Amino acid sequence: MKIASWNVNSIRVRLERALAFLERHEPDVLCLQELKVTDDIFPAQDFESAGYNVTRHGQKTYNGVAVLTRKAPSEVQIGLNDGVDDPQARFLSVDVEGVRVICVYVPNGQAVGSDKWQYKLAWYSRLKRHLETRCSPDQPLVLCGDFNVAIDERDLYDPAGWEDTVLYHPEIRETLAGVTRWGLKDTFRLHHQDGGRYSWWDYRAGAFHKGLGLRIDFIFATEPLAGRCTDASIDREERKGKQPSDHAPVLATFDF
DNA sequence: ATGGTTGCTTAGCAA
Repeated sequence: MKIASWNVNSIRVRLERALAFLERHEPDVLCLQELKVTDDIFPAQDFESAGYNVTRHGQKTYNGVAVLTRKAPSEVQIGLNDGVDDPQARFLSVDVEGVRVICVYVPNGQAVGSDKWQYKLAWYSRLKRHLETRCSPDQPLVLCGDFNVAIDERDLYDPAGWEDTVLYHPEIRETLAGVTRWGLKDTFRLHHQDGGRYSWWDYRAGAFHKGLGLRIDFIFATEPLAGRCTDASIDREERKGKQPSDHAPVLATFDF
């Protein structure tokens, strides 16, 4: 089973790229983030014609997540449904081919100490609670998406320079570590130990061209799946050419 | 260089 995850930064602008990506990689699952469309505008027909089932959770202008699956999904959960009144579309969970696939677009946080930063911390806390109360580290499960955190110094070009920002502040790194300690492995690190392998580059100042990026998009897997992960990669080719997203897709393959 | 770019929506925000 091949699983991919991609923050497309507007599905309308990236539709042709997304369809070409499906043709090139033929993933069994593709998790998408930052759709920036309501569900009625989401181009479901195009993906269905390409052979995928569409589960989406969108909203106007901001956020939005979707999971495309070759096989029909079950146990669809749209939103965290934890009693918190939250209009932001950032969470989707489906079961497909015996695997629980959770697609997330974690809040960016804007600035350390801001209201959005508090929301980011609280959102991570809600995600952790979801795993603890509704999932098991012993079940086959992947948690994919844009986590808006770099894990360690290998995941960004200037760790000292990023230390006090929302993407690398010690508190948010510990917060993500608290989630993964539940029982999740970073599939990319199972196969690559080197630094300088990034999934996001700022649109500004030619960051991609200069190699100035961060790795903030991950496919985490529970032990039953991590033990069967045969490959993981970042498709940085997708950051090149006309009208790229600022994120590259990440992929993981499992032997079953 | 307190800069720079992109997308949504239409001047300002979010990333």
